Amino acid sequence: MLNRYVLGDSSPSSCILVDHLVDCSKRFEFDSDSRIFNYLLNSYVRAGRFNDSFDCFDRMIESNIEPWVMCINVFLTALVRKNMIAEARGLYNNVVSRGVNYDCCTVETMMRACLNDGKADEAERYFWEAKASFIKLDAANYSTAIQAVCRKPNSNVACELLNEMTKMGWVPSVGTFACIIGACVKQGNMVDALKVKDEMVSSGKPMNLIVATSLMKGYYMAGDLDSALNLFDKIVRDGLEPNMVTYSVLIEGCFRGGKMERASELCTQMKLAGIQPSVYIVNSLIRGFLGVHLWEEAFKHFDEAVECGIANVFTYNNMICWLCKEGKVDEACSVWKKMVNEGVEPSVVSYNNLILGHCRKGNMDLASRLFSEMLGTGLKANVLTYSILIDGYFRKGETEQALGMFDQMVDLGISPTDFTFNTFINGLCKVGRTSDAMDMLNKFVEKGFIPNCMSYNSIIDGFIKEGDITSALAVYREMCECGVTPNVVTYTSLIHGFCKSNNIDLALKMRDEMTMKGLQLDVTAYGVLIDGFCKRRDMEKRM
DNA sequence: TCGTTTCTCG
Repeated sequence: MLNRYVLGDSSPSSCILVDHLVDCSKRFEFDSDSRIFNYLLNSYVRAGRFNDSFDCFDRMIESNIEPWVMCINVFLTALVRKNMIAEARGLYNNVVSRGVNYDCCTVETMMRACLNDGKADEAERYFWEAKASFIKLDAANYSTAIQAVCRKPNSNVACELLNEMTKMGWVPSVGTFACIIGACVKQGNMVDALKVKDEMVSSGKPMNLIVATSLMKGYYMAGDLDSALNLFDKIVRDGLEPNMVTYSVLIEGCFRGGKMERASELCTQMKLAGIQPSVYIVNSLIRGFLGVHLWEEAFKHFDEAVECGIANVFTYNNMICWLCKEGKVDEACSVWKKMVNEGVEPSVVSYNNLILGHCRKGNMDLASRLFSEMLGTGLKANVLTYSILIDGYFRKGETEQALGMFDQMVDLGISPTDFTFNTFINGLCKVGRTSDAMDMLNKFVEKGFIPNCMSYNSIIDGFIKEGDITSALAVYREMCECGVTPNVVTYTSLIHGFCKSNNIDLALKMRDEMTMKGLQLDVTAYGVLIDGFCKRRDMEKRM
């Protein structure tokens, strides 16, 4: 009767109805039965009259009528189903803070809603709060909490929760195991990933494709491509069919490990299995082939990708980047044109790459024109754009332009990175303004910025070029005091400086200091020393 | 279940 009544158009608001019911019970001196109010609440929820449901709930609390756990759960579930997450959160917090009875299902509904809403932190918080309360949690709560912490990802907490589950005799689902293994892999924690996999297998769940794919990724990220490939062979032998993701992971691993033949084989194998390569796979192949100088292969895949229409901005950027680095700026421009023709919009990275290409050719006019064009399209220059231009202007000897670029960048609120800073300091040194560079560095140090060893190296080298070995040494001492660790380049510069000023003994002393710190001489360091001995006609030592 | 690309010092 209540259901029919509530569904009808003419029924009054729940506030009025509940108040009337409460009044009646008082007036006629019978105990109000909580059933009637819970049924009423349930009816409002079923009718989708959520405002009335909330009013009814509030009035019940005010009148000391306890809502049933089941009714609250139905209410909460209905809100979540209607995607009214904010309202669901309101109800839940209300229930918890007013001390209304609820149970593990209430917690579960709320946690799931948060996860679907992308709020893993909140889901996790509800779990810990419930765990610290009187609520008796169940296996589903633990699984959901594990999913939430794996999103962070925090594999340590996930493993702890898994342990608690097993201690209570609960066996997690395959999905939960896979989730934890994925989190371990993301954090580079192969030891735990394998431990959890063993636990899964010993609890009677066979290895599946998702877990295997995650583990393959973990292996190659840990630098163990062979284990990834072995696992691949094993699961194929065991009858699992690799899918697109499996192939993507493995091809990416092969490319990063420099095994391009194997990457090609896998691609062929994949096509034979009826799976078309995705753009990610093609991009991996292109980068891989470019990396090992098989540029014909790279171009073949690039042209194919363009023809199939799967080439995206990453595909084009890979090509443009490589061509610019090789000094083939004209060809890079024609790839650019092709990209625009195909309707793919250049990104900041595309612009940065081509700007770099022009800079390296000393074509600052073209570089700056491209820079303006980029700003004109509404793209925002990033810190690297500025760094590249600063570097370009310095190399060209256009110091004022370089300084202007730096100021412009700071004015726009873009904070320089280590790289920008190094470029800037190096540029100043290159144009013979080493003291200015040193002042600039000190100014930054005062501001709390810690320069890295490259900046110091540039300054040391600058002083040496000016024939001021004393200042160079002072900078070296200063960097050591600041806690910046010198590297091979630092020592090589100093050795070069001493050799230049005909002080081969000090050069050798520097060499000793370097080896004492555990640094190995590289080919350049040897070259500098040999050159020093040559100048002294010390043929014996030179040999 | 994966999710890419750009940069420096001797």
